[in-house]
Order: sequence, then structure tokens, then C-alpha cells
Amino acid sequence: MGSEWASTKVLSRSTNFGVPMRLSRYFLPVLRDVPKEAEIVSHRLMLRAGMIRQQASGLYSWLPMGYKVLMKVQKIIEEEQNRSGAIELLMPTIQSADLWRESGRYDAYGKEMLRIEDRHEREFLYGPTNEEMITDIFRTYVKSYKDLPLNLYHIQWKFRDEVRPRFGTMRSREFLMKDAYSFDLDKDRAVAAYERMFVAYLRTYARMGLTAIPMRADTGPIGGDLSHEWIILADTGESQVFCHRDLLDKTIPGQDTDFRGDLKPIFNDWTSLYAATEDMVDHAEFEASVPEDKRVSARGIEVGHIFYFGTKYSEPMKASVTGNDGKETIVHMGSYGIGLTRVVPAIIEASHDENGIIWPVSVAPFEAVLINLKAGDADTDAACDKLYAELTAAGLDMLYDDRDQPAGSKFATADLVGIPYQIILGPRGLKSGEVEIKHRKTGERETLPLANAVERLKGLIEPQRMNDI
RNA sequence: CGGAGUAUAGCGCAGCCUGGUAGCGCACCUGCUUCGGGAGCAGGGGGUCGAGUGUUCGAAUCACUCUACUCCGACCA
Repeated sequence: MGSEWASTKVLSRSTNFGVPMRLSRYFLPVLRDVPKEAEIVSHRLMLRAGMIRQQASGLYSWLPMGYKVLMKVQKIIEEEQNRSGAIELLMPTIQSADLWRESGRYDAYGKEMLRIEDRHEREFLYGPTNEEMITDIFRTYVKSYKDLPLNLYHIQWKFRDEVRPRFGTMRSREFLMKDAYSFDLDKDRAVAAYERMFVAYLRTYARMGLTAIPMRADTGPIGGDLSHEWIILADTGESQVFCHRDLLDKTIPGQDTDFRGDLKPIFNDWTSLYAATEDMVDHAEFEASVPEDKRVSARGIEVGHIFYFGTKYSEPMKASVTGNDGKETIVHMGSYGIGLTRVVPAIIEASHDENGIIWPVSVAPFEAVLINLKAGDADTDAACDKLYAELTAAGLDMLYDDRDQPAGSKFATADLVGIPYQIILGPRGLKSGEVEIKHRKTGERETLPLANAVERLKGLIEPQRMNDI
């Protein structure tokens, strides 16, 4: 039973299980014209590359190409959350209003919360976040300090009725978020939990090909006194950020990091360099602590936010455990969010050119596309079919452009949707026994013997999967 | 929530001022020719012109009401 579920999950999340991904039979509605509503580059490219379709203001369908990227992002997040010791579960999208009355947020939250009634006129809401519900689960089952620390997370759709949704899925009303919640006996241990998540975040964004910088942040309505926003630099960012240049190329903690050990040195190392958003920046401090040639002032996009908020929810909701002294203690909590549906456009903002998206291999919808330059020609078809089978057998996540289209159209599609490598085979190359590999990122092309193509492509792609950084 | 706009085929647009057979490009279908950077020719299909009410012999076009969507600002993963 367990293995059955596990394999289902894998099937739906990444590989194609040998099923040929022929573009002629796939669902990839690319657009040549830019829909007029799309203002920023990631939104335009996501629409043009057939990744999303808007269904109403702030509500999007994820089409196959987009969904595949979203699931690859999800898989990386899950792997790094799990590595850090967090445990995945799944809570519903709809929550009872009563739960939110306990914390006092039912009245406090305002119109951003979508409130709904069922047929019995009971009050519900579409969850904008899950502190209340996870606290309810925790208090029901966890009674002893021996069960701490505990960090539970889920990846679920949220809804916040934003006044003004915009920028495609960057600021949508319905969005997919990973939210983790830590429970600890006291503040020191809660801070250690915060540091574990901090390191997990460093690794998570790096694996997605993003340089995300943790910046001290305002705790806002969630409350608490320790908080970082994770910001990637992009010209289209919504806020101005200020940081030390060395943060941009610091070494990421490796996979051998001991999450059961003391991570404070790593945390201190990263937070000792100045980094703050415009809401929090102290210009005098920025200039005093960062040498002039190391000062970065740029636009940034928030792709995550972590908080320590103490007993803000555990207190009113009575989430406590019995300590080894026999006394009941209110637990200290933190929450840790990553907006998956925002990360995807953020990656595009950070990585594109005038021809389209440039996906990092680790989140690319396909790692490479085989372009058959003369679909319908018997010899070329046979050679491409064979090569495609070999590439797939080598474990590469391949798309096969077998459409009967002019070459230029295929190149344009491949560039637009941003597949990292194009492997190009036509009658001309076939005659001389050669194929061409185009690197999407650099534009570089290399011609090599057909027989070497699989090994070469594997050699290019495998190190970039970032599975083992 | 304040301000400004837009709504005509899947997408991008013209037509509206001055009321009279609903058009163009891309996409789609058929055929032929092409095939290394978004092909060419020929033929074809697709529309309650956002909704409602009014004015008129006649409304995509004029008037009023409504709805949806977008942009700028304040707010947010």
C-alpha cells in the first residue's frame, strides 16, 4: 500500500515513465502575440509559453508546461524540508471560523479573508494561512516535551482576497504555498528551529537556481520578533533592498550539514552581513557597516518569509506540553512560508532573455528537447525516434519536437519555453553522422558525432540537477 | 479602497466620431509546394460585437444602467 502511494506521487510529479513526450501529441499552447494585460516579463512569458491561463482576476489554471515546473519546485522544497527534519502533512483549504475566533484573527483579518457559509449556514473560510489549524492539531496530540522539537509543514492552496492582484501568479489571490510550523519548549529551542529552517531555505533556493538573500524583516500582522524575508534581486522587484555584495555569492551549506547539530554559526555568518528591505533599512547603519564598493541597492522580489512568533497562537489556543519538571509549558512557535506560485515567475524574472525563458536545469519543464528538423522524412524520423529512446533510457527528462513545422518555428518554440538544451537532428547532420547541441543559456552550439550525443548531454545535464549540492 | 482606462473570432487589433451586409493579421481546417531561425500559394470554418434597457425604420456604432478585466496609488507569500 505504502509503495503504491509513493509511486503514484513520483508519477504525478516529475518523470514521464518512458511515455514518449511527443510535442505533436502534447498540450503546449504557445502564443505569438503578447496578451495585452501582461505587464512584466515573467507574466508575458508564462502566458506565451503556455504555462498558465487566467480564469478570473488573480485565479490561474496551470497548464501542463507550467504545472511541470511547479511540481519540480515542489519536489525540491519537499526534499529540503524533509532533510531539515520537517514532516509533511496536508490540511484542508476550507477552515472553520470557530478556529479563527480562538486566536482572535477571525475579526482581525479583514476583507482579505474569503468567508463562506455552508448549506447549514455554518461559517467557514478559505484558508489564507494555517497557524490556527496546525496549532489545533498539535494541541490535540502532543502532550509531552519528549515529542519536541516538532516541525510540521504542508503544501496547499491558499486564498487571500487581494485588493489588487497583478503580475500573473506573482501576486494572485489563489496561490500555492509551503508553510511549515515549528513547536518548541522554549525560546532558545525555537530559535534553533528557526535556524534549521533558515539553512533549509538557503539550500532550497540555491537548488532552484535562485540567489535568494535573507533580509531582516518586519514581522507584520503575524507578530513576533525574529523574521527574515527571502529576496531575489530582479529589476521588476516590488521593493527596494539594501545588502552587502558578498551575500550574492556566499557558499551554500552542503547536504552534509548536520541539522541535528548547532546551526547558529551558519546563521550568524549569513546574518552578520547587512541586508534589509526598504521597510526595515537604516541607511546610517547600512553605510556604516558596508564598505562603499560592497553596497548593493537593488529591486527585489520576496519569495519566502520566516517568523519566530513565540506564544502568539499557542497561548490563546492553549497549546502546551508537560515539561520534565511536570509543569505545563506553553510552546514556542515559528512559521515558515515559501510561495511556490510566486517562485516560478521569480525564477523567470531572474533568468530570461529576449527570446524567452531560460530555465535552470533543476526546475526546467524538460531538461532537453530533441528537435527533428524534417518530421515526415523516413530516415530522419527513424534516427530521431532511436535517439529519443536512448536519451530517455539514459534518464533524461526529454521532450521530442516531432511536429511537421519549419525549423525556425521549432527553434523559436524551444527558446521561448526555455528548455536548457536543444539537441538538433536533420537530414544534413544525419548524412554526416552528426547532431548539434544548443545551449539555451549561452546560445553556444556544438556539433558532435551522433554516437556521442547521449553521453555528452548526460554529462552536461546531470551536474546541473543540483540534487547533491 | 481612491484615480484612470478597456471590453468586436483562441490571441493581437481595425471599424464607432458621421447608425445601413462585421473586417484584418496570427492561430485553426483542406490541398499542393516547401523545410537549418516563427514558410509560400489556393481554398475554407469560426462572432448573441461583455450584459441589459432605451432612442431609431434600422444600433458594434448614439444614451443610460450594470458586469468583467487591466493599469497607477495605498496593502500583501
